[in-house]
Amino acid sequence: MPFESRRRARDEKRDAVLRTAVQLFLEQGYHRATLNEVAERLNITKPALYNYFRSKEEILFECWAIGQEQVDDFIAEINASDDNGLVKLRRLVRAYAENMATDYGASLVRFDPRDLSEKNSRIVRAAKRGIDRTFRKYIAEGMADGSIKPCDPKMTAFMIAGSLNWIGHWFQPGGELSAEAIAGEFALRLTEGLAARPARKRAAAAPAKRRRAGGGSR
Amino acid sequence: MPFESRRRARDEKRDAVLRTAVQLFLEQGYHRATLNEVAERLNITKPALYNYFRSKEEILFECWAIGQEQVDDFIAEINASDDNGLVKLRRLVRAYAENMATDYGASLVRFDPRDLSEKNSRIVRAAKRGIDRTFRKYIAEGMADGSIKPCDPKMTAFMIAGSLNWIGHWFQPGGELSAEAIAGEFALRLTEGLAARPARKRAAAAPAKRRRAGGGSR
Amino acid sequence: MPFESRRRARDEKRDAVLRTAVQLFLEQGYHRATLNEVAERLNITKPALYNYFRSKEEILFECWAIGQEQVDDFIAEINASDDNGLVKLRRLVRAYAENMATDYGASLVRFDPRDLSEKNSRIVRAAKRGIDRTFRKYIAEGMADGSIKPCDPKMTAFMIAGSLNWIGHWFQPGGELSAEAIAGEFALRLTEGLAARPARKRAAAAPAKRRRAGGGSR
Amino acid sequence: MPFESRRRARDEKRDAVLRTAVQLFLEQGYHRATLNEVAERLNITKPALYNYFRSKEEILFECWAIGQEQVDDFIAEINASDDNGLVKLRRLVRAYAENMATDYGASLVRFDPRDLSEKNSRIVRAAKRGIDRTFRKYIAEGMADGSIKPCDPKMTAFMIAGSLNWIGHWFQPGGELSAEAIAGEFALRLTEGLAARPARKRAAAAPAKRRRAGGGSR
DNA sequence: TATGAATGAGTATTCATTCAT
DNA sequence: AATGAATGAATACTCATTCAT
Repeated sequence: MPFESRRRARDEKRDAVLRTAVQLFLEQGYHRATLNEVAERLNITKPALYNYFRSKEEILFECWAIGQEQVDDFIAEINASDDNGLVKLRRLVRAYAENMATDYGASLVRFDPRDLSEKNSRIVRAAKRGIDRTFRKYIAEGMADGSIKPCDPKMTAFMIAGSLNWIGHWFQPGGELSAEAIAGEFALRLTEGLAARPARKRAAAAPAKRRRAGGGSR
Repeated sequence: MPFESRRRARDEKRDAVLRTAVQLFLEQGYHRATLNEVAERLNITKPALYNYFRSKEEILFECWAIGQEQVDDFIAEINASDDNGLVKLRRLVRAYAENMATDYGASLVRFDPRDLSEKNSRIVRAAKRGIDRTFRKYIAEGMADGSIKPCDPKMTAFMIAGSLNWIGHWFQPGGELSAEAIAGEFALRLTEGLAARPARKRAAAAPAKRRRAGGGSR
Repeated sequence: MPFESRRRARDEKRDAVLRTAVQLFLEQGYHRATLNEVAERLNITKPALYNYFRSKEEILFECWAIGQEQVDDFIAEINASDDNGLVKLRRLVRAYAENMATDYGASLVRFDPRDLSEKNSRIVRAAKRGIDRTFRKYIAEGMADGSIKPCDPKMTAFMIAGSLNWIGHWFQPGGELSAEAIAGEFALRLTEGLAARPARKRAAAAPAKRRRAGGGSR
Repeated sequence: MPFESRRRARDEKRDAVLRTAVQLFLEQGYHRATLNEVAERLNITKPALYNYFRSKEEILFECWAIGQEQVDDFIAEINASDDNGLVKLRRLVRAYAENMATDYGASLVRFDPRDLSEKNSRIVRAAKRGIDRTFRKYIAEGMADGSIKPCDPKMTAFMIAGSLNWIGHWFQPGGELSAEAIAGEFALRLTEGLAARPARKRAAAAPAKRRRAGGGSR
């Protein structure tokens, strides 16, 4: 019992350190942010941080890892569905956009992998490639299943990812645009140009509805 | 004459410093890059750099300024034209994309304004807002002149700018995609969804509109 | 009874700490060795060490003290005998050599008194002087009782002590030379040059003396 | 010209740093000595030291290297001679003893190789083995050429080296014993017990003299 | 008695910047 | 215009020690 609660307390403090650190790193940039200030904001001393992390770099990496885990989660969920390529892409865009509006999500694009150790840097770069591949895969799937019209998957993925990543730079929590609104709008607009034209003159209702679901934004 | 040539030689050296610096800053990041290494690559000594610049920060700012000047130039040129909003936007996208594929262009989005002095930081942020306004202005103009269909200028500008800025992160000079090809493709794809249906044969309203909205721009 | 057993258990643990510490200090050097590692090797935690010792320095001092006690013991024993100076010296060399082959013995010469508090440092230095005095005393006694031939006690003591102390640096428990063998050999060789010519056949004075001085001791 | 003098000034300052450092390291021990104090004694600032050395460890290594170089030098000189084993050994003892009375010489035995980087530590350990081998070699040579009577070269070398190394711990420059006196006495005493007994009853003068030169200490 | 957590003091190192030459 | 040398400010990290539980 004391062990479990100890452990929980410890994990909570660790999380608190990460939350504080990610905010500070985003605010001031990794290099300008000092562990002293992280500690000050937590009302502890600098060496206390070393109870939870081995180095500043490890903190940076953990921040990134949390954001990446969230991405991995929703990608796994989307992969598990049997939606067509266009729908998968749309779901990815929405989820990614929402993630970009969080601290940990933004850290995915605003932290510099070169600040990490070689080992961790490799992990990060591999994960980034993985995300890129997912975008391209959904686009390719969509072209294969007819939900997306022919295009260059690589460059299209870059365009979409660029728009999304940019959110991590301009989004402000208290601003006039909510994360959900942005995510919805991005999901709609970034994919509307890709939707294959519905087969003309389809009288039936249900299929039409489906079309709307798939290409409804136009 | 000797004065002029002196001055020219000086300017050339200054430019050489900037070219070396911008490359190094992009390669390693501003904080990891040392003036020592800049000097080494130029086969001069570190204090020699101070003949041309007052500080490391000034070098950073000058790199940014060169990229910004290029942007200002082509924006001025586009502004001076009497193209409609859509065409202006397309021209902006193309020019901006090409610029992103250069070192100085990439520095616009890969350098962190917080590394600058307060004064210079303000200049940079103002310029960034100016670019954003330009995107929105062209979109608004397009909506006004009928070349662009109704949309939210702010978010649309963010999407386009994000795609473009991202180029500065992934473009590699020797890669399979040339800057021109990328610029062409981006100018096409990033605006096709925005183009208002051409004025011809306006009779068939509703159905046509539907179709066009989906794939009409291409 | 429970009090006594408590106390005994405590002392045993204290000893275990010292045994572990002296090994680690010898292995890695006092400064590189951390109390954390001492604790780890004992499967306890660092603060637990403070139940037995007030500081790292006290541990160091206690290690030294154990080694010194052993030296004091055999010196007392030799002092109590009525051997002549040469024999006393030989016994001292043997005992000292054997002691040098133990962890606590080696700590006498491999630990740096300057790592101790001023108070303890003085104790250590006094003890070292005491050992030195003992060597000189035996030599002087030997010269007085005719068992040792004339020499400079001070420098002779330094030579012998140096050879002996060096054992603490090169001796390895599992090596080809056993502590006993080393001690025996050292006791023999380090004193053979000092032995006065045996009293027999004193007739042939000059030439004999000459010869003996050279190789006479063996 | 300015280049040469610059270089010389630089080397002199480097040497001054080493002289100050070796003294301080000997006085206080490597770990207790701070670069700050080294700098203070030189009336410069700590970072200025980094103009001459890359790290504290490098300073330590350089101190050792100077002492080692002196040893290498006189070993090379002795090796080059055609003296018999006993004479070589005696010359080695004398030179080594004198070296031990210098700061750099003492640093050979009072600095801990474990404070060095793995690379430098290996160099040091190799050099130490080399010295040991030299002692044993001279002893073996002496036994082969008849100047040294049979003994165990390994243990004999340890005894002699121990006496010599100990000088580095107790010698004090201003003390009553001069380095030369010590070296002379050590050369005599540490080898007298090893000299092979001259062939008995040698009438002839010259050979006898020779004997004296070789084994004269007995 | 033992522990997890926290602390404070201390140190090597880096690097932009300046200065005398 | 250029350089070698020097500086000062700043920061991550270590570890013995303490304290509340």
